Amino acid sequence: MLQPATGTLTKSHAQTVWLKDAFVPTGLPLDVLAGAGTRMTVKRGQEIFAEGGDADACYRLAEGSVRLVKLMVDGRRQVCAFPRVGDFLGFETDDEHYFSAEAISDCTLVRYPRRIVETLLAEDKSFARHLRKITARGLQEAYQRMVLLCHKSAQERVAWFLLDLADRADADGAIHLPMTRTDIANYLGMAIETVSRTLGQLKQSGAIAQKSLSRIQVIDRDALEMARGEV
Amino acid sequence: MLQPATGTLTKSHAQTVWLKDAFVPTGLPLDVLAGAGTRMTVKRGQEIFAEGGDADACYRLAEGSVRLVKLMVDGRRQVCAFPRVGDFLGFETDDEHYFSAEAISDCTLVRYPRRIVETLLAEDKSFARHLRKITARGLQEAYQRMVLLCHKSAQERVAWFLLDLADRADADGAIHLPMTRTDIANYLGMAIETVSRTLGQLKQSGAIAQKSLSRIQVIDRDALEMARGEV
DNA sequence: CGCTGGATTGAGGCGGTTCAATTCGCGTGG
DNA sequence: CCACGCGAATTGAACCGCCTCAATCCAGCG
Repeated sequence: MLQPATGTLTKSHAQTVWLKDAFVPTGLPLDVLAGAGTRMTVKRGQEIFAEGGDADACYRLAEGSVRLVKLMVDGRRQVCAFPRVGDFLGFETDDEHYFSAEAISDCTLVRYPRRIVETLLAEDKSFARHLRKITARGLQEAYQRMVLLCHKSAQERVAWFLLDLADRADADGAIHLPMTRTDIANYLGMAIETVSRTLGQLKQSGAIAQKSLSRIQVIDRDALEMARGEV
Repeated sequence: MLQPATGTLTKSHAQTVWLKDAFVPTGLPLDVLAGAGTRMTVKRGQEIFAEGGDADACYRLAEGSVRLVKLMVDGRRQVCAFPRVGDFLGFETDDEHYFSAEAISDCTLVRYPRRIVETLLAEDKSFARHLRKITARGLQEAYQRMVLLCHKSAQERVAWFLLDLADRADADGAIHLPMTRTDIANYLGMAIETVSRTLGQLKQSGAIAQKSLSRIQVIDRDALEMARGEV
């Protein structure tokens, strides 16, 4: 039943079934998507879709890590989100994407043509409602992040970031940070040096330990939640 | 049929026609809403709906000013948006509102029971698409504001705020600020004193003039756009 | 006229930025 | 296998913008 092969753009019923089993428990509204998607792989650093580009498809992240980026006219970039495995990308959109998605590690996605999604939206009421919920949640997270960016200190931001990633931790409980410090800094609205210093403080206080540059072990979760402050 | 608790609530065909004439040019998807809404008035300072409350209805702002607020567990508040006349409130939501809406001046709204909107969503494809666009725009604005809160100085924030409100200006071209400085400061993620000082700087530089506490005249729009910096 | 809440103005301190210098991590090639 | 090199991360020091605290001003109103 499981077909986790890595391959270039292929379309097969078996693979969409795999997707269904992996992410879509039978009976959920997303069932209707099974069979509609095309599996694709993207290399680290490559663009999945571009801001301003035609939103002719949306994607589901099956494996790997991605950043959503908004460009500014002066050339600077704003990292808006790090979607997690299972998330939809580029659905909550108008006729064109208003942010771009870039792979920060090799990753696999399932691509759904917009036309098909639109059809399903019209046909399947519960599917439509489910996607509306997803979008609402996106907006909710955005509002939450506004609070963070408006009122939180460096410690609170970094602690919040780590705890947000904690549930993506791998087997031995270590948090994996696939993104660079630059990305983190940009995402949290602070300088890269401050991110580094703050991680150092958390390390020194015994809340976390660093197994490698991109792997962080939570030692004292309570302390980390304390550092995060109230949400 | 429906008799809500707060405010004067009347339902009349004439008024919905007025609504239709005022905001919904014939032929647009929102036409289907005509006749479905109930007109209501809310006094300044009153709550329209509460965060965490049952999202049994959504609203359309017909007249007056409103702020959207998110509460934090430590009691602090985050002003997330100042919707403009014609905007939908509380639609981009799950089963319960994840922010509250408060009137900052006496205002009139049209209330649409969620049940009716859901029905229309299922029946009318173009209406559904229109509401999806509205939601997408909300998310887009939220992302834009993240950029602002992450990378912008006090001057840039205030200038951005004024220019954002400039198209709501009244007849003689003056911008009306119905919200308090405290609200503005909270919304822009800065201290109230800094808002005041920054307005003073813009006034001294000749970009704006103050006709009264809540009325600001744009003198040099180019200078103001310069102060806003790149978006 | 005095009261009250919001807005303004001033002085001082702190957190985070900026700039600069190392150090670290890791792939590459000798 | 180790030396090398480059980009990323860390560390240090000085600076600056915004916040905080406190005093004062102002408008609206009984």
